[in-house]
Amino acid sequence: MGRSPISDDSGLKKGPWTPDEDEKLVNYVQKHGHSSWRALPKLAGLNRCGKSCRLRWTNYLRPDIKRGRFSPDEEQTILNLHSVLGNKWSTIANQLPGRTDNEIKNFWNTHLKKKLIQMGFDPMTHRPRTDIFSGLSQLMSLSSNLRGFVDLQQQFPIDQEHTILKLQTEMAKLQLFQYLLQPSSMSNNVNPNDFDTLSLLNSIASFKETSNNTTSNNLDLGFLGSYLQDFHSLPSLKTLNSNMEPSSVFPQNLDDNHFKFSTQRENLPVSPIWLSDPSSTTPAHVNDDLIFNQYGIEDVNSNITSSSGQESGASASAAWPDHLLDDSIFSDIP
DNA sequence: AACAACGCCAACCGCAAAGAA
DNA sequence: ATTCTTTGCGGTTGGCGTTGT
Repeated sequence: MGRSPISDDSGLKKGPWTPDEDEKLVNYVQKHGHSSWRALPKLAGLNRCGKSCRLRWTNYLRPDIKRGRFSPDEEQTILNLHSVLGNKWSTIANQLPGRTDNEIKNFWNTHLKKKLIQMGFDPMTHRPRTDIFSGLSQLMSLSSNLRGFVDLQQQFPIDQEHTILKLQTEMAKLQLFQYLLQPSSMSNNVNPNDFDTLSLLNSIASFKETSNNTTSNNLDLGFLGSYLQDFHSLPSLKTLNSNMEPSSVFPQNLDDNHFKFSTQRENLPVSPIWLSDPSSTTPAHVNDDLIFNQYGIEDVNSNITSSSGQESGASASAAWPDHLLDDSIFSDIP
């Protein structure tokens, strides 16, 4: 690991440190301290520049360095601080005793950053990535256009309809997931994007109600599974969403293969969103406890019969029109 | 078994800030 | 006030180890 042992123009050694060099440096610093890094190498008998000695000491040889894997708590602290401070590694390191800025920086670049990206978050802003979800208004417009197109095609049904429904469904899935993850969605301030998302979902839900076509546009929940697996390994994300209002999401189990949840913010009622996973080998709702626990809304979850398949959750069921509970809507898109 | 691709992380580089002369 | 030196910081590199083909 590290660099090959080379020397610079001044003849000073560069690259990986040998155990012998480490010993010399440690012995010297323990006896004399490091008042002058520039003078230290010569005094310690090292053919290194002062900067190299300082780096080796602060990042590796210091006795208070904690080595090994980052704990979940440390990971969470890094995420929290990074969301506020950005790449201020030294400041972040000050809050993690025994960890160096270099170590935290490496951990961020090799693990946390990738995880956030994988989750659809911008690693710099800790917000859902705008490159993926940008132009939601345009998507809405597109959706509306597609909807109009579908309405038109209903009179003259063609195969394209399913394609369009699929497209709408995929869009809704992404946006719904974004909505659930979005920290701002847990505050009282309504983010314009929320309206967009909810409107789109409403659009789909109302389409279900008005459409004479028996084809369902249920949302395949299988996609959540992979995200959830990531959540398990990234418990720190809990804090990103810990402010979610318990009343924001109303989940409701229907049977072993389906569950649904609706959303409501203040006085803004939202049509139910249907979620099903009839094709997945793993019933999507198996993880519903985890889903909602991850978002810190255990209060809501406690109202749910998580695996019995029975309906539960009084606050949720009250919002559901009876005609939408018809099992026929759970047929999947061909 | 051999090779390629990828992940990891120690160490380097260059710039900026702080301190000393 | 200016210049020089030292230290701190964040970005990047490159080589080893691991995993995949």
